[in-house]
Amino acid sequence: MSDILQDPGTDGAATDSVTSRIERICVEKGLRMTEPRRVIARVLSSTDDHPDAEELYERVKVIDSSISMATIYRTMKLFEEVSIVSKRDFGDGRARYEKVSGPEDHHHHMIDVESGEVLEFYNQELEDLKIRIAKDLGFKLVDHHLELFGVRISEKKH
Amino acid sequence: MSDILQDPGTDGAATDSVTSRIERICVEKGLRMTEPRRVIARVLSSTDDHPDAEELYERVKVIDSSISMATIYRTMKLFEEVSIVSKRDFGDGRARYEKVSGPEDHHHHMIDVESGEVLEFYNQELEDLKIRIAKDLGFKLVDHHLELFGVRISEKKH
DNA sequence: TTACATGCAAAATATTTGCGTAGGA
DNA sequence: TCCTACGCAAATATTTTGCATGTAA
Repeated sequence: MSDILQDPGTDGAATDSVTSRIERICVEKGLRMTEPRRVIARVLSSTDDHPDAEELYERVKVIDSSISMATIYRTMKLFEEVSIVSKRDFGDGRARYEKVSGPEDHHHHMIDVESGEVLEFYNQELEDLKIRIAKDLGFKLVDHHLELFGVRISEKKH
Repeated sequence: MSDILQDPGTDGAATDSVTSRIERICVEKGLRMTEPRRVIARVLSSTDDHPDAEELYERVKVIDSSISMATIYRTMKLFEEVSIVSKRDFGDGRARYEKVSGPEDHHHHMIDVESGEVLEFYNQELEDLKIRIAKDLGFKLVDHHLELFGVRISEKKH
């Protein structure tokens, strides 16, 4: 159920002295950099999974226990508006947040219904097809959600 | 925001004397047919949109005002388990329910982000592609959610 | 200085559940 | 009759918000 990855190559949010990538994006976007935002930005920077508000709150509290849940929600809303994160729904009752690295990072999710494990995938054919479908219906696509739910094929069928 | 359609040809849930299609399915599946279930089944039968629990509750209350919200939720859960309805998420905070007519009725949603209007579509290429993607990832597809969010292309661009 | 972000706690929403009763098979 | 579904209200779970205070620019 947990799939945290570190990406020390492009980021480095583990150290306090370094400005995290998302912190830099906040500055670029002209957001006021408060201490809670800085901490949340760092937590997101060093994250490659899909935490819900509660999980983010836990991770953030380790660094600064004075940060409140309300700030998590308010910051996620703000970060979503400026495309720093995107909100996801994996069918359980809560929102998940995922950092957006850029258009090149676009992907979808394959969810293992037995273990809850989430795989990410990208498929160019699918991207093209979605744009085409929307266009045929008379729409310009602004967003889309695609989640596949499946069970692992045990081994090769012999 | 409302897109109720009637299908008197295949159903006929408007009259009290007739058993609705979903009522018949309930019986086939061996469900105990209580009065609330009968009413909810009829409401669903005469519906072709995607009501949330509140909307269903309103429609059901018109027929029998003694039916409670708890029963709406309990019945939706039951109906989902036996594939009479499927639960959908259109990005606002609540679940929507949609009757399932059968595999031949499978479709997805194109949501107009400006008006909230929901169009349904089906695309065979997309179906094939999803199965193929899941297979490539080592999964057998058991379910999937696809929602496209877009804005209407005003007129032809000239 | 001053506008805006924060913490706190209460509110709003959506959904679920315990319990005693009613009703279908 | 007997088991299950029901209504009611209270409980949960998630997210939002009003208000007084704190803080970045």
